[in-house]
Amino acid sequence: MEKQGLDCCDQFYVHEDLVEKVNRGMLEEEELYDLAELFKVFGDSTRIRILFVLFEAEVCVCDLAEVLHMTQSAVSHQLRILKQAKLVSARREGKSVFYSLADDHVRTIIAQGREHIEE
Amino acid sequence: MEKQGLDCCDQFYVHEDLVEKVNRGMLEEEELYDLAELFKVFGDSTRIRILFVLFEAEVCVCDLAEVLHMTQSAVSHQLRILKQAKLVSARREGKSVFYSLADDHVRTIIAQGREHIEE
DNA sequence: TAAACATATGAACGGTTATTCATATGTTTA
DNA sequence: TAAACATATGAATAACCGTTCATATGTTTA
Repeated sequence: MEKQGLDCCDQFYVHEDLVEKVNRGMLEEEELYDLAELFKVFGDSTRIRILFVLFEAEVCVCDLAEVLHMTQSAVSHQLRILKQAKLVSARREGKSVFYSLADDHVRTIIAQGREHIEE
Repeated sequence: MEKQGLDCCDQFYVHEDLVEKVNRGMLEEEELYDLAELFKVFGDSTRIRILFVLFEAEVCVCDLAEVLHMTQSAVSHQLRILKQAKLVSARREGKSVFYSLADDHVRTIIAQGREHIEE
């Protein structure tokens, strides 16, 4: 059997099959990047805590700061990141700005994550 | 109406309700940390690309390196992180080590992420 | 309009992380 | 057993990120 495709580790598998399959299934560079960016947002315990508060209610910034024992500035910076990722949305009411979950993917993704680590 | 609970932004909501709800729903510090750690692993496009290859087949390290145009060392470092997070598992066969997806949470989590960004 | 309040933001600092390079470990084969 | 091959790993470097501090923006009220 002639070795084909990849020039490494003397396997007799037809590597070209793999290359083709991978190229077919692989995301575009941009979507790959966006996907990583999205998960980065979940990759910080402060932001996850914020999301857990928003699981319960629509909450204004200063209440978030109080409940989580964080400074208003730190919360605001993190909310900006969550908002850019479209995980939360904001609504102004007078002086306050109320934040809430943007959609249910947040719940699903976090639920799946919990399932994984609780094995 | 007497203001209760949190001492900020003159809302008349009963903040104690929120505090109680949050404390009830909030994860333990350790689980919160583990969850963030898990998502951090997804938060890198190199690791996502590795996972996408493993969606197609069980693959050895040097083939991963070839397919993804990365050095063997870089791939190996990332595989260690994926393995620590129990997202992939390894099987030695002679000189080669073959990696595969550890379970289906990987697929689900990435699928949910894709759904979110494709809105 | 001025003061007070709630939120947003830019800059800076310290800590984290992905890659590279050199090298070590583990396995097969001559 | 020595050489060749496949993989793993420690150290170093550069880039990135979360918090803090100071301050700006936006809104209400006196």
